[in-house]
Amino acid sequence: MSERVSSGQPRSTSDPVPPRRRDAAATREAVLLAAREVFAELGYDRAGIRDIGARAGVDARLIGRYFGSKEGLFTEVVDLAFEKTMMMGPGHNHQAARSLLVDSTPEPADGMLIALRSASNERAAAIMRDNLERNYQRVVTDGLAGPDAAGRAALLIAVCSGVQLMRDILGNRALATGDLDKLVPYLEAALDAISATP
Amino acid sequence: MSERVSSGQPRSTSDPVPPRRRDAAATREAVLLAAREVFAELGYDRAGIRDIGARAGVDARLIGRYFGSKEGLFTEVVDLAFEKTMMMGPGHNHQAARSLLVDSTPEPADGMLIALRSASNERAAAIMRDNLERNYQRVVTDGLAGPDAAGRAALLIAVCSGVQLMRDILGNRALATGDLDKLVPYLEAALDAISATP
DNA sequence: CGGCCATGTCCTCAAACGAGGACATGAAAA
DNA sequence: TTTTCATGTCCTCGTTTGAGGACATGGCCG
Repeated sequence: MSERVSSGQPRSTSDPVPPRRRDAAATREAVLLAAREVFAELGYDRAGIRDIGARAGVDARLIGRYFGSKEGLFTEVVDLAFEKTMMMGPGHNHQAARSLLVDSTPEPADGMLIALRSASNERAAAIMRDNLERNYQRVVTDGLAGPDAAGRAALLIAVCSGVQLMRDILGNRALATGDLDKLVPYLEAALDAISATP
Repeated sequence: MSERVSSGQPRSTSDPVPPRRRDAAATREAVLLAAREVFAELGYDRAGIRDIGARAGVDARLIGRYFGSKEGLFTEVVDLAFEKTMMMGPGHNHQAARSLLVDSTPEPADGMLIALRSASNERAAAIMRDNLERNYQRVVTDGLAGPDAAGRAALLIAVCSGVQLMRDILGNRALATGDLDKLVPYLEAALDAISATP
C-alpha cells in the first residue's frame, strides 16, 4: 500500500526546522504546506486530516480549529496552489508545451495536480472551479486577443490539464517514455491554434 | 450460461427494485450496467458496492461472488466502457469537437468520464491506463499517418479528456454556457494540428 | 418426481474517516 | 511576578467502507 507517515517523523519534506513551539502562524503555514503536498499526492477524498497533521508535525485536531473543517483547509490550499501557475497564450506556448512534456517535475503545476486528483468530489470540484475561474483563467483570458477570449482561455487550460492527466496521473506510456521532444511541436501548434488571433 | 432475458427488461437509469428471479447472466449484466453508471457518476473511490448492488436490485454480496472484488468489477466495467468511444484523427475532428462542446449528453464518452472521476485512485488509474492503451489509443493511433503516431494519439486523447474534465467535471462556466459553437473551430484546429501529417 | 448445486440473502468484522469537547501549558500582558 | 487566554494534546463517538462465511431456496437434470 502507499506509505503511511510515521508519527515519529513529523517533519514536512520542505521544513527541516524542528524548534517550533508555540507559534500559530508557523503552525498554520506548516499545515498548509503539508496539506498542499498530501492533496496533490492523494486528492481530496483520499487525503486524511490525520495524514496531513502527521506530516506537518501537528495534532490533527488543530486543523479543525484553524480551518474549520477539511473543506475549509482545502479551500485555502487551492487558493495558494493556483497563485503562480504555468502561463499559456501567445508567446508562452512553446515553454508550456516543453514544461508539460519534457520537464519531469510538475512543481509549478501543483494546483492542476490537486484539481485532477480531487475532481471526483463534487464539493472539491466546485471549490476548484470557482478559484480557477476567478484567478488563473482570468489571467490567461487577459493575455488573449480576439473574440471569445474567455472560452479560448478555458480551452487552453483544458488542453494542458488533459496532457497532465494522461502523463502524470494515468501514466500513459506514450507520454512517459521515448522522444517527448518530438511531441512538443504538435502540442505547441495545438495551443497556438487556440490562442492565435484569427 | 443461458442467453435469455426472461425475468426482466434491460436495466435503465434509476431502476428502483426490479423483480429478480434466478438468472445469473441477467444479474451479471444488471450489475455491470449499474456499476458503469455509478462509476461514471461518482468515480471509483466514492462508488460503493452497496450503491451498485442497490441500483441493480441485487444483494451487494453477490458482487463479491461474481467479480471477486470491487476492483475486479471495475476492470470489467472499464472494458465495456471503452468499447465504443468517440473517434479522433483526420476526418473526425469536427465531429469530435462538436460532440465535446455542444452536445449535452456525454453518453458515448462514458469511459472517459469514469477515467476522469477515478483518476485519484492509483490502482484504478493503472487499470484504465492499460485498457486505454490496449484498446482505444490503439485505434486512434492506427488512424494517424506520419511519425510519432502513438504519442500524437495520446495527445489527441489528452486534449479531449481535458475539455471534458473542464466542462463536465469541473463545470467551468466558459465551457458550459454561451456560444459554444464559436469555440468549435478552435478546438477542431487544435486537434487538426496534432493529427495532420506534417 | 425428487435430489442438488448454483443462485441469492443475511449476518458480522475490522479499519478508517471526520468531527467535537475537556484539559494541560506556555508565552505574552498587566 | 502574577494572571490569563491563546495554543496544543488526547479522548471518544457515530458512520461508512470492503470483504468473508453460513444458510435458505429454486430451477434444471437425472
